Amino acid sequence: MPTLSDVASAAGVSPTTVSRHLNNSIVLPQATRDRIDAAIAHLDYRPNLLAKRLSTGRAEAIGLVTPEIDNPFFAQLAATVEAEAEKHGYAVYMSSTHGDRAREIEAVRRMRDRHVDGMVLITSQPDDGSLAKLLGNQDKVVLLDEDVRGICLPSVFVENERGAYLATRHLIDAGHRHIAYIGGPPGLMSVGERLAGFTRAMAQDGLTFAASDVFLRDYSRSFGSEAAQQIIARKHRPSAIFASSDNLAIGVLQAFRRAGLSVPHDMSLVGFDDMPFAELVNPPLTTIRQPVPEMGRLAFELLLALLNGEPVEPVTRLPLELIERRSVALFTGGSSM
Amino acid sequence: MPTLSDVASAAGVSPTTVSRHLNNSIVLPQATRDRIDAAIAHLDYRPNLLAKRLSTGRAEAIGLVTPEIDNPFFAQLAATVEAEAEKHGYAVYMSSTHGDRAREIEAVRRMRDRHVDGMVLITSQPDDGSLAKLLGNQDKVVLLDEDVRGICLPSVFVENERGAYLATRHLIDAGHRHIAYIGGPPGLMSVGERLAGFTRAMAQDGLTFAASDVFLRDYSRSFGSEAAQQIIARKHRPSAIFASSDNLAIGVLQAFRRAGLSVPHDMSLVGFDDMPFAELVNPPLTTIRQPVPEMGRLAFELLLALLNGEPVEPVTRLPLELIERRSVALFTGGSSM
DNA sequence: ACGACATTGTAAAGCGCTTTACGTGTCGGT
DNA sequence: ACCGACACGTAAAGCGCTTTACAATGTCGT
Repeated sequence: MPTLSDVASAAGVSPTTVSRHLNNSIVLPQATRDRIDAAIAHLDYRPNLLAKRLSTGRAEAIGLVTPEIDNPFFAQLAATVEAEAEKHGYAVYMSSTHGDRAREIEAVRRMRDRHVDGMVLITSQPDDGSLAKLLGNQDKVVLLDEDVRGICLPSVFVENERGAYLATRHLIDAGHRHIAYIGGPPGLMSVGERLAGFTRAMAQDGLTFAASDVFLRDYSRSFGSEAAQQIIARKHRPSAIFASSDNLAIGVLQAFRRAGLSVPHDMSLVGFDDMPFAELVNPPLTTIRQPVPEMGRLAFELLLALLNGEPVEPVTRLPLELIERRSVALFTGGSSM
Repeated sequence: MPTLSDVASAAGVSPTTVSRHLNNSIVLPQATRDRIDAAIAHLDYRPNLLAKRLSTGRAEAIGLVTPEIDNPFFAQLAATVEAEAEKHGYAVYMSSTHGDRAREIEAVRRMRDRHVDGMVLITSQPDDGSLAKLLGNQDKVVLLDEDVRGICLPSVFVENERGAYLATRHLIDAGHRHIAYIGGPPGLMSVGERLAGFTRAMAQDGLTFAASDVFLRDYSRSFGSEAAQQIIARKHRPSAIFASSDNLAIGVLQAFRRAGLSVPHDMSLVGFDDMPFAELVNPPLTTIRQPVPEMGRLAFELLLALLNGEPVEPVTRLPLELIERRSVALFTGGSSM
């Protein structure tokens, strides 16, 4: 492998000159420039990134920490972050945590190890303080989608409260008065906010709900099914469910199908996320759309600003939108069934 | 940031000693070891990976090149590769090419730049020779899912021919005699092999198909829809379609739904891949399951062997399996409609 | 008690690049 | 003719680690 020095001697100049020419930090007379370029081409020289990085102290890479990359929502986010990063010459180092705190911590550590220059972090569970502590000293991190309590980092979130309000409002407007809520792990920002939006919409119409009508554990499909089964088993069922993730909603759908019940005939349902499969299921799912590409793009943009030492908006909230499909029916019954 | 030397002087030994201790390349008396460990803990020392890499010449990272990470099939593959890599201390750099040859090439280049020690490559289009040329000198690459013609690299493929045979056989066994085939870009290994399996199954029963019954362009949802529309427009329709990717199949499904036609009543359909949404759509899709976790795991395993200079199986073919769901109906009509 | 041999440690030379601190040489102005 | 400025270029000191070559110390057999 040819080195910078090889190029330099082939071109009859010093290594410094070649380096500066390569980094555009000097203007050389045409003749010199040509000689260097010819030498580079002739030797098929490629700079050793490892050396460059040690020298500059920059990895020219960012970390992307996601709960799980095989979840379409995160995969889409990852795709846009990666596309943006590539555009700006940054490599992206991926890490799926699978909801494992230790892996989140490990990923942050890697940043300290100079593995990456900065990172965008999507956490997936309430922090017990250890993440916050670790992140406290970091300034090259942007939070995406979920917050880490107790620290203040540039963040890109969505208007969870308003999204949930919209979803609930939609159900109420369709005549539903007894509505169940299924959500993620208590303690997570989005969970609290979405529940707040649900509550506000209900309260606005003077509607109430029992503690037994809200199911909180995680955003998974399987929990959606479990909650739905409990609902199905009741004599006095709500007429609608707001599942605050599409995965949850899919789980609900499956449970109802297995029980021989129909959505939206026997139960109206709205989801949250608008994952790619939301329009594919049966019935197509009415849901709240998250502006995924925008979220990813913005997150990287913020990180880039951070890396360049530019000032950065502390937290930005992206708007949400209701996508009406076919999982909600008008409720005409006098009371819940 | 404390350096190795800082630790060394804090512990009263030389940097070499610390380095060797850290790399387990020396056995130290307990007392020395304790002093060093204490110094490390006290200074909160973390080795600078950039320096380590330059010194050892190894990046301790692998590249993962996929067509697009937001496709669930590749996302799942990526997830398993990443999980394996992490287990063995390798970081993974992601690169989505979006079917862009230039990006594939760029990714391979990065490897030469010592960005990564090796890579697993999933190509997505027939090579014009440029990729093969670049890859010719590389020996730390394993091919996954798709082949690059003209070079010989360790590879993990599936039994495409047999999978397609199984799918077609299933349709024939259900009584279908006029079957259309939709596939990816001509020239891609999987496309040729799957078409061969289709042809073999048809031939075995003395069935024939017209050139107008095979649609080849790409594996996308939109092409599935387009092909389906053409089929729908015909007076003389086949009674079944074998769509050689689930995306294609979904596209077909959507086109039929839009046309007010029903699968499987008006048209039987089998897909290929068994993506996560295959069982979610309406009707649940009968399809050929690819052993995704196994593919990813094996690909990384091969790469690891390569990196360790161990001998490696040239190409391994993983078996496929038919997953029966509800998109295929018995054909009872005397002839195609 | 003496050399041989582990054992425990050190000094110093890279890895390939960037970058700071300096030469040269050429030119214009006085 | 001399000074300073500018254009072009170089030497050399790192970046923080690994690793090779050696040195000091103690242990053992004889």
